[in-house]
Amino acid sequence: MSLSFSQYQEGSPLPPAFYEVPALEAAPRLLGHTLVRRTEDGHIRCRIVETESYGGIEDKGSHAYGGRRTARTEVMFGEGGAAYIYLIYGMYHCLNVVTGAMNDPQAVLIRAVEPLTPDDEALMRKYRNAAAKKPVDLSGGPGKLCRGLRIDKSLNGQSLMELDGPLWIEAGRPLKNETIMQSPRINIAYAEEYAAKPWRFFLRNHPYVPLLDKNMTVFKEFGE
DNA sequence: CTAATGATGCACT
DNA sequence: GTGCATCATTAGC
Repeated sequence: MSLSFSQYQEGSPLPPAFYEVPALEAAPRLLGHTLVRRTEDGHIRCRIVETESYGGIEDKGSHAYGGRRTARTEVMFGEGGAAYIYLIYGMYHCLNVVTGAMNDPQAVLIRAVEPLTPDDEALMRKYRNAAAKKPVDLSGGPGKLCRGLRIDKSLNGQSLMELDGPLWIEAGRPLKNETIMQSPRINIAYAEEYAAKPWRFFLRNHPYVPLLDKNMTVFKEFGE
């Protein structure tokens, strides 16, 4: 692997080089990094703990399958490092990280995050008008985390590499004594032979990750 | 289990 | 342009 999981200085925005790879490489590497949202009430920082790869025009699970280039999918065809945000089921938003080169539509869906501090959690609870009892109810799910971070389509196309922009990703603490698992992606039965590809990645036994899958396998283990 | 809720993409005129 | 099935989900029975 050309890029290690820990070569970035904690707290600095992930640079363009991080995003210049296929989604399948970026998806597991995003785990442990920090998603930061600037709001009028202050910054919210949270750790990325679950992702899914949607890569290339051959992936039948991807919005860009077959090269579908429309108003919605346009940002997927741009350079890596931007946010691709769309509305799903008429009421929820999903946040994706665009990766890869220009004209190669690759994206990583952010499926679950964990607030870093009680203050971060408090702001997320404020934006979710829902009484989340368990951690997974707060931000374990793509729609939930977007609501908690006040992310909607107005941020579509925004760069994720600008420190103190509305939304960015900075390097987190390197993974230690944790294991990355992989399993098939969620709710893409329509993707035929691509539905079973193990392109979902998440931290093992993490309280903010829902939907354990019996088909999950170990992707990578991190020691001391 | 299923309703909610609206943008999207595609077939067809 | 119009019609309409579909959906990378969630909350509440």
